[in-house]
Amino acid sequence: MKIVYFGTSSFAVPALKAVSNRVSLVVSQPDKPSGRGMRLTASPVKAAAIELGLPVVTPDRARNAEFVQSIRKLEADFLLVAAYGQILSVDLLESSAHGGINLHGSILPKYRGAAPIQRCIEAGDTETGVSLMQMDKGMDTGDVIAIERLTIGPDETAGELQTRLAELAATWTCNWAERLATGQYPRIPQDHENSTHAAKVSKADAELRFDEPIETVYNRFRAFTPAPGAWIQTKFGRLKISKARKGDYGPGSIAFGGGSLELLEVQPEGRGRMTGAEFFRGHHIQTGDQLRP
RNA sequence: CGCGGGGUGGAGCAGUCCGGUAGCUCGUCGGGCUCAUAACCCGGAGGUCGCAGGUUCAAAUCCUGCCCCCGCAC
Repeated sequence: MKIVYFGTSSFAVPALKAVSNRVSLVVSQPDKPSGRGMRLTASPVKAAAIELGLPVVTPDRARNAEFVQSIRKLEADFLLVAAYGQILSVDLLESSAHGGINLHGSILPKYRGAAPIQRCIEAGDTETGVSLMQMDKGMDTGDVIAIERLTIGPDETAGELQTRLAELAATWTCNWAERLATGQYPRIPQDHENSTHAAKVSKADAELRFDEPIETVYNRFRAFTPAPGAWIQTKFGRLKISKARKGDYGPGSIAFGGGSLELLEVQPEGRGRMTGAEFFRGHHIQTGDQLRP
């Protein structure tokens, strides 16, 4: 069996490892400048592929005719796609025997698009899953092959959920691989009427605001932890909140509408991580003090 | 060479611009008070002020180089 694996973010790493012995080529996004100093950094999938000793290519545009031709020549059984980050053209999808099979981190047709895991937590959902889908020209609109469900914990963060979903996707894909290669599998059209879209996450989405209800704040905190990281604008500057829980009003907590968030680990601008208690102590903050600018 | 902040007793911070005996809150140790306490009172220990040079009578503070940490942006 020959698989061409398309993936970029860490969500796609476990599945790649699970089927690596059947992968003949890994396709990922080009290295991009990132981090302090803007150094070129390989994507998690590219890094994993190198570690596994698999060949990797990182085309700027996967729809490029030459690139599509090079994939066609591999005569793969199917393209396995997970969090790749580029739309695959129809030409490209048709370059293998059974087209593109996508692993998507939601129960389709809900949360199509870039950030399904974060958006479902932000919305306060209690259930999510992984969809295995036959790709078509639209964005996550293809026929569904199968869906595996998962319950979201009340205190689970996006990072924790992504890890569980990625592992679920990995073992499950491994089980499906043989069948996918035969082309004999279910194709259930999505209920397009009831689809929703999970927009890309921006830093601004992760800002917690003092006047919002605690439920909203807590969902948002969970949705954007650890990346890009929930934060709140205080009179001491931005305060990144890396660990927190819903708590009573009291020492070490910030009050929101109808409840409060107990700060367990924070990071002020230009400082290292510290406990909420340390932050309060260092700034001589006492119960009842205002943190808003 | 993307922009910027920071490294001061165990923790978090002030002091640095305008050099001159190292300060605050907490913790810790000893003692006191109390039925009792993460309470209160008294007292103590603990710091080569990131590293290396330089300027100076004198450097946490000014100058130069280096190391480490972090925020933004991407």
